[in-house]
Amino acid sequence: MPTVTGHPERHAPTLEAVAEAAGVSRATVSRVVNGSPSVRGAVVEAVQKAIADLGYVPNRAARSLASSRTHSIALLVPEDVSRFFGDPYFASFTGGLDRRLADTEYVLNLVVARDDPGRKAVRYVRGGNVDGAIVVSHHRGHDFLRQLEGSVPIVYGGRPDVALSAEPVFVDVDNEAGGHLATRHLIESGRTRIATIAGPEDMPAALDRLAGFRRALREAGLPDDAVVHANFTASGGAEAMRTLLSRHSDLDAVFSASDLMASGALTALASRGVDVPGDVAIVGYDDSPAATWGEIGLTTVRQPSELMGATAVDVLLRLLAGDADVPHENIVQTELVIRDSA
Amino acid sequence: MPTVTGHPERHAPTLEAVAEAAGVSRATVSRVVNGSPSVRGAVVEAVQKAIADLGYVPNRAARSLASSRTHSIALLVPEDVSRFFGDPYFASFTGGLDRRLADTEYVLNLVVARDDPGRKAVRYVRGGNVDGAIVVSHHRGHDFLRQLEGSVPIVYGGRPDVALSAEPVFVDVDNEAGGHLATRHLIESGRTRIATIAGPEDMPAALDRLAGFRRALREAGLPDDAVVHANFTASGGAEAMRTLLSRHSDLDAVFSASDLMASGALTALASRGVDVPGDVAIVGYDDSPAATWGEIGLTTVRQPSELMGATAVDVLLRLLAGDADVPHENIVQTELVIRDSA
DNA sequence: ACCGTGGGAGAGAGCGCTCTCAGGAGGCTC
DNA sequence: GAGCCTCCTGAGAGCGCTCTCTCCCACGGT
Repeated sequence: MPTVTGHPERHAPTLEAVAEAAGVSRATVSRVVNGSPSVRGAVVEAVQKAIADLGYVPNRAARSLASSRTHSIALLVPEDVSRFFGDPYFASFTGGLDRRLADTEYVLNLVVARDDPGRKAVRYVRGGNVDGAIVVSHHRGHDFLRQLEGSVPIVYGGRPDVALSAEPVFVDVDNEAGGHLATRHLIESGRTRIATIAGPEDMPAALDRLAGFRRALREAGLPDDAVVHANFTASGGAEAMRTLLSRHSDLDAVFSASDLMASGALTALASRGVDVPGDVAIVGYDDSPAATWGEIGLTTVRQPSELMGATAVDVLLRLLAGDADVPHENIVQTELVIRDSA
Repeated sequence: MPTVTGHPERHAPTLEAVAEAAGVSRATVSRVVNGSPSVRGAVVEAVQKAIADLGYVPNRAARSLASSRTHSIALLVPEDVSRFFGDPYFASFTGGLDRRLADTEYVLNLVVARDDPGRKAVRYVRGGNVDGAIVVSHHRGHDFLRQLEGSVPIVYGGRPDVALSAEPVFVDVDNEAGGHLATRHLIESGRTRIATIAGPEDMPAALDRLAGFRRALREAGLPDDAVVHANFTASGGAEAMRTLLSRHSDLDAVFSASDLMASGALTALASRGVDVPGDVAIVGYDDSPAATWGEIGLTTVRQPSELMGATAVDVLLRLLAGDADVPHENIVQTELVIRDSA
């Protein structure tokens, strides 16, 4: 069997080499590489030609050692990776994040803080290994996040429900409004006994959607007591649906706080022979791929999750650039996508 | 609004500082940090105490500049991020990968090569920014992967179907055996008109499963012509199922090359009033969460995707350590998980 | 007593870049 | 035409670590 040891680029050209080829000094090449405006056009061209000829690629390590900027940002996931990425919302958030980052020279480091309660991840972030961090899928009680404060700029995906000493910067969707929007739609289509499959009780986003649900019902003078919590999975949604059916035989509509749970609920309803939307109308949340999996298109609240990812990056880049007046709250709005289920 | 500029750790302690505190030289501290055996026990302890007292964390950039090892490895995804992570198989693969990596000092860089045909990603990997790479979700025709050869050690998740000049190292599941296993199960339970919802025609894994399917049918003397390709999504599966139903009214079993597609197929069958497994039996592939979403538990072929991720890391670490006899083919076996659908 | 021998520690030269500072060449002003 | 700017460019000192080379010292053999 042949040996398979790989070797890094042999003798990758350095700044020095480019400088020599272009007949200028190292400093000038550095200026060109970093887009300094104070280099004569002719020189810029000469340097760029040399760079192209030699196939020069800046050495990240050297650069970051000299500048104490790493040009990498952490995607901090305080959760099991497979669960995180298995959620279409986060998958799409990460997609937006990556796409926005692709134009920059920043690189994404996946930092997972699942079983150690943040120690390793915190040390990594605080250890100056990244310029900034985007924290997603944080739950209430993730207090280790406090240890990140004051180290590097941090942007949260979703408002953090952790006692932080400074006002956190976050991007979030207006979950309360989203829950209200969905529920309002059910009310307006004449439903009167409306239940909800809410998300986990330790997640602010879930609670906000629930609050919106309740507000809409209160405003309409309808009862808001049919609530079951589930864990944002399809099987959880199916089970919650069964619970709701057994508890409230009169229910005619359900607002599910995620499409995945709604798809589970649809399955549960189908197997009970309940017609959707005839007997029971259902509105989901996310506009994820799950919304169109079934035969019945799911009416749902679209969260611009990709946009959120991109926004998180934008905000972080502004912080990194030293922009002083970056808004702390970056709220994106939801919209209703009407399909068949309600 | 307060200014939110973050600052990296002020005056993080350096090797120098630790050396001074411990009363030894920089070199000795370096030895201790890197676990060199040639330092006296007493000295090791003194240094470790100093490290703990000062809260010293090695500077990655400096270390990698000096050693030309970056201690980071790339997770190269030549695909849209959201699609990639939306697939439970990959989500779980990444989970295994991360979990295995957590014990090491390596860090994962997410490198996506979606729209640019590999240029930026290739330059990143070749540019000496990572010590090695794990390439996943590659399709046939991703020839830019050839440009990675000879740069750093690479491990593929799934056998690459690209003309490489050297024998690639990969971990893979025995897809042919998996397809055979599933189909065999259907045959043994007395089904005679068995169709398959196959995966994309440009993915080796999908083709191997199809080959296993065909072999099982051939061995049993049954027809193997009921084949529809779909794209590994639930909606694709639903559509494929409808196509199959219209083409082969006599079919009594389906092997779906992924659970996600199978769940779509189940939905399609349910809406047509076809009883599962009474009228049509169905076997999925992956044993992903999707297998237990519905009311009907999906009989499926379990791929140890997490194990595969972990194995990919193991193999890569061995390559990085210069291990000469690393096997090129690392095949893990599938097993049948029997639930309700077949 | 002499010379090896070898383990353990220090010295010091980089790794490839950034960034401050200094200085040269022109172009202005009066 | 002297003096002063302004605009560009070069020189050179690090950034924090690794790693080779050298040195020191204790020990053993003869």
